Amino acid sequence: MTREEALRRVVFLKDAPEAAIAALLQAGIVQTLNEGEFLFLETEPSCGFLVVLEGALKESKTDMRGRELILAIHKPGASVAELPLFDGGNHPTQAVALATPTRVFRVARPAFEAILERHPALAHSALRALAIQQRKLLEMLKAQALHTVRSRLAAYLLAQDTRSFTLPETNESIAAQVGTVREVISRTLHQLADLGHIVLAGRTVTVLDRAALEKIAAGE
Amino acid sequence: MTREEALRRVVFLKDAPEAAIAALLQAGIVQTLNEGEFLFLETEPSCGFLVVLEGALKESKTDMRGRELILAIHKPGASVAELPLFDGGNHPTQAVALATPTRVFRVARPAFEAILERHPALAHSALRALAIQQRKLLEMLKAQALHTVRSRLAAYLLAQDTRSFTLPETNESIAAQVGTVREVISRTLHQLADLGHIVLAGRTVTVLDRAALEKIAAGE
DNA sequence: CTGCGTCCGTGACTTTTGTCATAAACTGTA
DNA sequence: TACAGTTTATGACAAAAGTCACGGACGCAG
Repeated sequence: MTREEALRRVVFLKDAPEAAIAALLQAGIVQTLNEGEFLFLETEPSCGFLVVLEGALKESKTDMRGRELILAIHKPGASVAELPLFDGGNHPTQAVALATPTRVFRVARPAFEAILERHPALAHSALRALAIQQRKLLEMLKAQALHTVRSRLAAYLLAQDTRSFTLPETNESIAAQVGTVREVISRTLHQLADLGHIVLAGRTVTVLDRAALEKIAAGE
Repeated sequence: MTREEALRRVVFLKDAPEAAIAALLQAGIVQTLNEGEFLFLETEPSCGFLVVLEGALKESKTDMRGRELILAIHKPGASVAELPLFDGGNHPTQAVALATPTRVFRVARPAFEAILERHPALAHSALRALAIQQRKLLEMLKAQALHTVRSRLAAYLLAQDTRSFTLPETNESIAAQVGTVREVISRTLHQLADLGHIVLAGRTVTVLDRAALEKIAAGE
């Protein structure tokens, strides 16, 4: 994906003026990471405006005892870590490359601020983008606080929105997104199969009873 | 609290131009609620820019089985429900008055949008405010996913930040903020007392070992 | 003082999650 | 094909959280 294509896909640049996009393209550089390399760590200061061009970035928070909570997996065309960019604070999460190579476009914060200043429309769409992102967080929070693992896993499966698919990640990674541990994912998956809602063939899942899954995902 | 005082306290109006504040004051009305009355419900469309003037508002999400998750309790000077205001979507939460009377200042969304348009600096500080709010959500999410009830309750106690205080809410309400149920709050409170970290005398809590609580709050 | 509604504390369970240990399956590569 | 490294599956537990039921404390209006 070229830098320009990627920028045009970013949510809050959708209806941005040409001049703003051009300015960003001007002001940024491309950085390449290998799988396992960190783009930034928690508590570091903002490393600017970031857009994934190729590969993938895992954004997560880690517990003292080593358990991880994955907040998002960013694919090409996604912008990452807007928070420290906008409020000037430190990174609340860490980000690591999931593929080799992972290429990222970056505009240093001062330069980004200047461009934001010059194009008020940008702030407007950034607001909308942040708000949308915050809705996702609210949903995750509700699910964590009020729903069971089974419910959250059902939601995860539904999010793949094909009737039949191969699990795209390891149980370990699914667990970190759903907020539990490896073993529980394994068991809950088999449990859903026993209930007759899905068929499990190796790593292939076929949804038999979408309605039932939806009911479970909504809180049983 | 007068309307003007309240507006000046709102986070993202801190360094707003006089003209913008004046325009908002012009455009808004005051609404009065009694305890238990809803200001808005989940899935309703935005009811505009809202600032609490007097009393308090509880913002929460509710589960199908009736369990509640309290996201915030807004006191005078707080603005409420910025999300639907900025992205045009529906309310992701519901809000109910906790006191009689609860007075709220409100500017309808179209009028607010127009003012936002005319004062680009507003969008800028709104961005900062949203970002800060999002950090809180991230912390809550991490605590829900990775910490125990004991840990979250410890954090709740520490947030009162006096050594000795009377629990300001019922166990029911604390439970809804911490993400559990009444009984567990009662037990965990007594458990913390048994461990010698706090003293419980009726509804009065005295923190004996702040360091220990902090360790627990950080994830044991 | 009495009665009523709300809240708190607790015992006795049940269910859900998490932990540990071990075995089997799978993958890429020499 | 054989091997090392990952990833799954699962039994056996342990711990954490949630449910139910009931008694009692507290505050307040009559």
